Amino acid sequence: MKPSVKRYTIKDIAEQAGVSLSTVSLVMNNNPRISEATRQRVLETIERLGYQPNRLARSLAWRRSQTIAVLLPQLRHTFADVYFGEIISGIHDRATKLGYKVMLEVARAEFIESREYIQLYEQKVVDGMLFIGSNARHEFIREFAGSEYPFVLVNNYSREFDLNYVVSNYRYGAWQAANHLVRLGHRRIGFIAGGLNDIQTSRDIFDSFQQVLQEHNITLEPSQVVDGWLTEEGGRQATEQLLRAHGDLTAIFALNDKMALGALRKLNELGLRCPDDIALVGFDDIPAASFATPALTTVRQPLYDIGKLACEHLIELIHGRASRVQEVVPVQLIVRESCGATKKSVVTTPVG
Amino acid sequence: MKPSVKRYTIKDIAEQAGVSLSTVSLVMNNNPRISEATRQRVLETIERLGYQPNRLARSLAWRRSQTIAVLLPQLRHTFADVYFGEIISGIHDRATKLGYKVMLEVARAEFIESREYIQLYEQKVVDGMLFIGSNARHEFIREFAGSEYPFVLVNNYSREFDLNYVVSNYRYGAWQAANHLVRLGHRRIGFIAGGLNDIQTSRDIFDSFQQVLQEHNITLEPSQVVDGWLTEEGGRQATEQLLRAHGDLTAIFALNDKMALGALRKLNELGLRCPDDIALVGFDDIPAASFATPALTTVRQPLYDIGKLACEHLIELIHGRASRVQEVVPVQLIVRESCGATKKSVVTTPVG
DNA sequence: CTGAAAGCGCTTACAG
DNA sequence: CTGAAAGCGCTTACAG
Repeated sequence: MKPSVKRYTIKDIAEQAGVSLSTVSLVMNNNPRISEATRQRVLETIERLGYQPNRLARSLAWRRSQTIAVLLPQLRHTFADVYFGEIISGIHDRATKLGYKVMLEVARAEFIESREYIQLYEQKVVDGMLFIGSNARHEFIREFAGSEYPFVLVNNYSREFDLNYVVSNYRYGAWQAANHLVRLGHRRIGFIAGGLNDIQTSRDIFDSFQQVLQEHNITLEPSQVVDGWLTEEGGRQATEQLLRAHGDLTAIFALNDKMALGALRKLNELGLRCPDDIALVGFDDIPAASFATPALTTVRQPLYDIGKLACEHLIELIHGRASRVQEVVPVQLIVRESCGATKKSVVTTPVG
Repeated sequence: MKPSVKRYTIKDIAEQAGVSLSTVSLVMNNNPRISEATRQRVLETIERLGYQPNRLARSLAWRRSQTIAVLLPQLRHTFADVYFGEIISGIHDRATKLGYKVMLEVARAEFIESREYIQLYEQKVVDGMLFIGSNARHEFIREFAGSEYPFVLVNNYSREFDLNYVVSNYRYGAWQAANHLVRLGHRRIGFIAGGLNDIQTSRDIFDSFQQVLQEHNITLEPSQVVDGWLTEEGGRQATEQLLRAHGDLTAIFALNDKMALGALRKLNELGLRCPDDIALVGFDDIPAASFATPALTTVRQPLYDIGKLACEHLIELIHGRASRVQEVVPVQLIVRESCGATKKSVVTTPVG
C-alpha cells in the first residue's frame, strides 16, 4: 500500500522506453507526430513505473501555473454557509475537469495592502482569480477593470467598474416574488434587508421590490424597510422591529432565506401564524427553506451552476478565448406554503 | 494603477544592480554572506522595479511547492457551515504567515479512485495535506499511516490507523455537559446523535455521555438515543421521535448546536418550555447558540485555533522538525439558560 | 564576499 | 517520425 520511495522523472521514462526526453514529453502532451508504436511503448513504461510528471516543472516551462484562486472575504460566521459551499463545489468540479487546481485566498487587510491579489499573478502562483462574496468595501477590485489579469466576480457585479462577472438575475427573481405577493392581494408589505449599502445584489433585490410596489401604487414607508445582519438572528430582530412599527403588515419579503427563517421564528414567538396572519417570502432556496413549517416560498438560485460557469469563463479568459464575461443566470420563484398561495407545495423536491 | 506589462526576472535585477544572479538570489534568501553594501543595492533595485520572484521556479529549485492542501469531504449543504469556515480561516491565516499557499481539494469519488491524494505529493503540487470532516467511509486515509507524506486530520482522529491529528477533547466536553445535567437532577435524558457509525468524534461524545449515566446508575434505553442528520432539521425530527417514545424526558443532550437548535424549535412547536419542561444542552458553541431563546448551554470548541494548530504542525512535519502529531485541544462548557442551571448566562460573550 | 556553472524537471522550436 | 539543445526562472554547491 505504501507509495514507492523512488520518484521517477521524465528521464527515467526516456531511458526505460529507449527514447529521448522530447519523445516522452510529446507523448504526454498527446502530440500526434509520434508513431503509434513508440507512443504505446512510452505509455506502457509510464504506466508500469507509475510515473507522475512534476507539475511545477511543467508549469514553469509552460509559463502557466494551471491554478486558479478562489478569493473569499474575511471569513466570519455570517459568511460560512451553504452559499459558499455550493459555489465552491461548482468551481472545484469544473476546475478539476479542466485540469486546474484551486487555491484559496482570503481578502484580509494585509492581502489587500500588500497587493497580493496582483502578486499572485506576477509570481505565477495563479493564472486567474474568482471572487465570491465581494462587496463595495473591496475597493481594490477596481484594479482589475480593463486589466490583463483574468478575474471574475462570482454571483455579484459592479456598477462602478467594468469587471467580468457571472451573477444570478436577482432583479427578476425579486420582481417575481414581489409580484407574487401583490397578486395575492398584499398591500402592506415589510422588507427585511441586509447589506443594502455594501452589496450590489442586495440593492438589486430591494430596488426591484420597490419598483413593483410603485407600479401598483403601493406605498412603502422607510420604516417598512429594516437593514440587518444577513443571518437568521438578523431576520429575527428585523422582524421584531418591523412589527413594532407596523402591526398591520400582511406580508414580509426577506432578502435571503436565512433571514426569512429568522422572521418565521419571530412570528412563532409572537403567536402570529404564517401565512394566515402574515405571508412570507425569502430568497436563495437553501435546503432549510423546504423543510420549514410552513415551507418557505422563495427564489431559487443555481449556486452550484454559477460556480461552474464562473470557473469555465475564467479559464476562457486565461486562454484568451474570451476577453469579457458578463453573464446573468436565470432564477426561479418556488411557490410553497409561506406565501399563502397554496397549502401544498408546488415544487416540493429540494434541489442542490 | 495598472500593473506593468513587462515582467522582471532575477536576470534583470542582476543586470540593473550590476551583480550576478547568485548574488540576487542570495540576497532574496537573506544569506548573511552578502555584504551590506551590495545587499542594499540589490534590495533597492528589487524595490524600484517591483520585482516579484517566480514562485514556480523557486519551488522547482527547492523541490518544495510551499503549498498545502485542505481536503474537504464532498461538499453538501450539511457540511457548508460555520464549522469549516472557522477552521479554514485558522489554517489559512497560519499558512500565510509561514509562507505557504493553501490549495483546496474535495474528496470526490474520483479523487479517491485515481489516488489523487498521492499524486498531489508526487507531482509536487503540495508539500502536505490537512483533512477536515473526515469520517469512517474515507478508507483511503489508511495509506497515510506511517507514510512519508505529511498529513494531519483536523478535529478528528482514527482509532484504527496511526495518523496525525489535532482534535478537540470531545470526550471531556461531553463528560462536562453530561455531568452538568446529572448534577441538576436529570435522570431521564434523551440523546440526539448524528454520524454515530461514521464519525469517531460523534462516537466519543456519545460514549462519554453514556459513561456518565452509568456512573450515576441512570438507565438509558436504546430508544432514548436517536441518530439523525447533523442539521437543524435533523435535530427537529430526532426530538419528535424521542418525545413520542419518551414523553417523560426531562432533558436532551444534542450532539451539536445545530441539532440542539432544531430540538428547541420542535419543543416550541409542541408547546413545551425550555428549560422548565425540558432542559437542553448542545455542543460546538456556534454563534447562533448564544442568540437562541433560551440561550443554549453548550461546549465551546476553539475551531479557529484548531485550524491554526493543525497547520502549524503540518508544516513542522514537512520540515522534518516533527514526525508525529497527536494533539488534543481543551474545550469548555458554557452554561447559559437552556439547561435550567441559571436564568442568566454565565458566559454571555459570543467568541469567534 | 562574489560569480560561473550545474541543476531542478519539464517543453518546444529546430534539425535531420 | 525522433532527438539534441536551449530555455523556463530560480537555487546552491563549488571556486576563487
